[in-house]
Amino acid sequence: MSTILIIEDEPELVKVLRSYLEQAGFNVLTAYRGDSGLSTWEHKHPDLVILDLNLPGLDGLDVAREIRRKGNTPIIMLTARVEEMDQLIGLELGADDYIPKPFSPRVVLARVRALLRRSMSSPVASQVLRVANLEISLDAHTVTRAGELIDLTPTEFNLLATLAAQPGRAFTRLQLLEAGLGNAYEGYERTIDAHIKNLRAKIEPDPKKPRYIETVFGIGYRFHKE
Amino acid sequence: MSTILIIEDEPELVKVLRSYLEQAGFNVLTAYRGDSGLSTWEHKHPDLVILDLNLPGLDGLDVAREIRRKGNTPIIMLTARVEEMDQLIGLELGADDYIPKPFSPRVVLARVRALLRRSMSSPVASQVLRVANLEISLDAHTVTRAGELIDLTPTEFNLLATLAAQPGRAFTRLQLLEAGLGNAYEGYERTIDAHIKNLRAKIEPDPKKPRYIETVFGIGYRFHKE
DNA sequence: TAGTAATTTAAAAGTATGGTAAAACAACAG
DNA sequence: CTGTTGTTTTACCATACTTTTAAATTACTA
Repeated sequence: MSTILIIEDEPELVKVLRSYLEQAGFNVLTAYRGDSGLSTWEHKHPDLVILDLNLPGLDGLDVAREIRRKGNTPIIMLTARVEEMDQLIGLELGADDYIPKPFSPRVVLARVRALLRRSMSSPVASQVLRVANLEISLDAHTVTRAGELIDLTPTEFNLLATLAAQPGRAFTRLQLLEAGLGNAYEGYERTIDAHIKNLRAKIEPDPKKPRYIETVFGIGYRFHKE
Repeated sequence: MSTILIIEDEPELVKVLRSYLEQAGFNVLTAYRGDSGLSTWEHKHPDLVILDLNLPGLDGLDVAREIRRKGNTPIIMLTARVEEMDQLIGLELGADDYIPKPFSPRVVLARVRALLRRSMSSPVASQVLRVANLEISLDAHTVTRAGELIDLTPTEFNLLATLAAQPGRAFTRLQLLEAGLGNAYEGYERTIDAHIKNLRAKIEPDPKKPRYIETVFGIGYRFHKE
């Protein structure tokens, strides 16, 4: 059962959300301050975070940034008004979804489910990722470049799907181990390097000068954005 | 005559819809819970599903997702209010049409007709699958290649029908066990391999180099697309 | 330039698939 | 009810393919 962390300072709102989510079978954690929320997040590893923008202690933006820096827990951001939401989206701070107040708890529930579905079931819910001139079909488990089918091993496919699902975002080797191989925290981090090399050999026009899969020195790898 | 499955927990609503649809000459099935609705769908193969969002047993969203995962029956989603509908459309969960409550049964009837018209004319909903030079008749339980009748066992037929219904999509062995044999999560996954081998022997021109049923290493099998 | 970090290589270890064949099971006719 | 027939499941092995590892090389950063 999935655990959801609500970071929100209006007790009334928390109460309603908690009730809806628990009724839907979720395990709910709450925090009323940004800093305590962050600390809860670090200790409990929830599957999803519902985060208010305005918070005492530590601003919601900072909380989101921190969570993004240290992990990739899906974040739903609650914002005061629609206009504010538009601004935030422009900031690309990494929340996965935005819901403007006022909202119905059912909408929140629907978004929570959608988001969990996306992040739970392998890389992404969408059927086909189109990045650069690559077409990655998650259903068919195929990758084509300019109509040409590229043959990938399962691990290569998972890695590519993970990276390409969020172009521009840098993944650590540990994250990639977990996403691509399932077995995080065991095994040799440098294994990823070998897979990346093989992947590059297959998808890069010039593997010596990678255009799609970029190296982030000291961190890991990133799929080229745009 | 088309069969329509209504999954809705308000008996009053079901009664009205049923009466309208039957008067219009449709064959109507009903379920009052999400889980039982899904099971009915699996066993009766209706031509269209009218699905309420809020359901006991299994949420409408989950039902829709399951139906989408296993097939492509057209879905009309009933939602509580217009705003909720807008939110749902954003989620791209795969319903084909949305109708906000309250609605008049006549509107529903009109949408049902429109949707059926659309999906009937599309080749997927047809009772006969034509892929490659194979003709798979779901009604007759027969397969012919270039006019030649091919004799398949029930399991082989189910497997082929499942794979061929969605060419290009990769199925795991577990999915095939469930789809083809009905009994998922019990029995030996490699059983599928044996059936696939037998199937290939019957339908492939050169079973050593399968053209129709492709192996997806590490995943399962896929029917060749195009 | 020294010290890390990343890439490459190649070989070893590990897994998945395909084919064969036999056992278990189910349906059916006598 | 029993034997026959055909189907489904399982087991095993050989082969093919994938992943991991370690070591040598190259590249990057301060």
